[in-house]
Amino acid sequence: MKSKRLKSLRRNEYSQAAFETVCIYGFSSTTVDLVAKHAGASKTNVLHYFGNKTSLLEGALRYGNSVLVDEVRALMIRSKTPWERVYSVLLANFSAKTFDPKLAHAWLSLCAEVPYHSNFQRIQTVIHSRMHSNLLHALRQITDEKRAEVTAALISATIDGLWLRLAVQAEPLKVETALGQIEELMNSLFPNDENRVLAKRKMAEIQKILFP
Amino acid sequence: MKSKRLKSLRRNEYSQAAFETVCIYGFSSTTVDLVAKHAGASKTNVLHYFGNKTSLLEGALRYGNSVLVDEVRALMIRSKTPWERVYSVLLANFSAKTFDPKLAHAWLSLCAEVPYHSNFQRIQTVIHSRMHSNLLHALRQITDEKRAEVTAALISATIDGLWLRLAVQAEPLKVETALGQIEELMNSLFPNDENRVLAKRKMAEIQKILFP
DNA sequence: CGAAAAATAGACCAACAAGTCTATATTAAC
DNA sequence: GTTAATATAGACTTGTTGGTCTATTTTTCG
Repeated sequence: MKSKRLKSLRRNEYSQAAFETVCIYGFSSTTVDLVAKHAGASKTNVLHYFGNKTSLLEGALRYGNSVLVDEVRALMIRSKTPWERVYSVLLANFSAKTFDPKLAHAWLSLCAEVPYHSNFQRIQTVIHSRMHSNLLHALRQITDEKRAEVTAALISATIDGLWLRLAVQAEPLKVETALGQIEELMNSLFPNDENRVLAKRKMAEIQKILFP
Repeated sequence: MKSKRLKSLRRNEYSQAAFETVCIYGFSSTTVDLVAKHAGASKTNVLHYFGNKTSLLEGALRYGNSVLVDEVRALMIRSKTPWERVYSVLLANFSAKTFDPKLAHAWLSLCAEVPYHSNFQRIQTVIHSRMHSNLLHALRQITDEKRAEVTAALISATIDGLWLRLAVQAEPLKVETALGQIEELMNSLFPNDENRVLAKRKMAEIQKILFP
C-alpha cells in the first residue's frame, strides 16, 4: 500500500520536524505552526496526521530517542562479550554524532514533561527499561547479581547526568571530557580488568567505522 | 525600612508560589494567574512585584535552589575536614527533606529552560559553579589536582543524574537507593578510606539532628 | 489629621495558538 | 474516464494568557 507508506512517512517527517523545533525553541515555545513551518507544510496538515499537539510531541520524543537507539543497536549486534555490550551502550551515548548540545536541549526539554503526561511517562519508561536491561544483562555476567543492579543503575544515572550537563552548561561539555569521566567511573568500578579495556578499544574501533 | 522588607517578603512569597506551581503543573503549563491563585493574590499584584512572567520564573528557580543551598551551608559550616565537606554536599543533595519527586519535577522543568533564557543560564551557572567548587576544594586536599577535577565533575554529574531519575521514573527512586548508589560510587573512587567513612557517619548524624 | 506613596485588584486588551470548517488539489479504483 | 478517497491548505473560531489602565484601599510620615 502506497497510502500506508505515505502516512507513516509523513508522521516520521513531522516527528523529526517537531524534534528539531524543540531543539531550537524548547518545549514550551514549540507550537504546531512552528513545526509545520519547519517542515514546509501547513499546520492543518500536520494536525491531520497527528490529531493534536500532544501526539505530535510524542512523535518528537520517539524520534529523538530513535537516533540514539539505532546507534546502540548497531554496536550491540556486533558485540560478542559482556564487556563489549556494556561499551556498546556507553559509546553510543557519547558518540560524536549524538553528543550534541542541541540534541541535549531537546532531550532535556522532553524529559522535563514526562511527569506531566502519562504517555510521555510510558514512552520514557520503555526507553529507560531497555537501557537498564542492556546494561544489567551484561553486568550480570561480569559481577554478582547485587552489584550488577547497583552499578547498572549508577552507570545509567551518570550517563543521564552528563547529558544534563551537556544541555545546561554554558560552555558545552566536550565529548572527550565526558568520555574521560565515564572512564574514570568504569575504571574505579572495575579496576585492573583487562577484558574491559580490550572491549572498549574494540567497540571504539567499530564505532569509528560505522559512524565516522 | 518596612517597605523594603515587604517588597522582598512579597517577592519571596511569590517566588515560592511560582516554584510550587511549577511542581504541580510543570513549566509549560504554569501561568501568572495560576501562581497568583496559589499565593492567594491577584495576577496584577504578582506582576507588580516582578514586572513580567520571566522574572517571576527566575524567582522560582532561585527559590528552588535556595532550599538545597541552605541545607548544604548548614552542614558545611559544621564541617572540619575535607571529607566532611564532601559529605555535606552529598548528604544535602539526598536529604529526606529535599529528595522528593515533586521538587525534582520542578527542578527538572526549570533546568530544561536554561538553554533558552540567558538569565536562567546565568543563575544555573552560578549554582553549578558553587557546587563544583565546594567539591573541588575538598577533593584537592584528598587527592591530586587532576583527579580532583575529574572526580568532582563525575560526582556532581551523578548527583544530577540521580535527581533526573527521581523526576522521570514512574515508581519514584527511594532516597536510600540513591544514597546506596552514591556510596557505591564513593567507595569505588576512594576505596579503603577510613576517614571517608567516619566523615560520612559524622555528617549523617549532624544532618539527622538539624533536619529530622 | 491629611497628603503622598505604596499595595492591591478588577476590567480590559491585543496577541497568539489549538483546533475546526470548508474548499481544492491529487491520487487510487473500478 | 469517472468516481471515490486521500492529501493539503486557507480562513475562521474560540479560549487563553501576558500585560496594561484605572481605581480603591492601606500604609507612611510630616
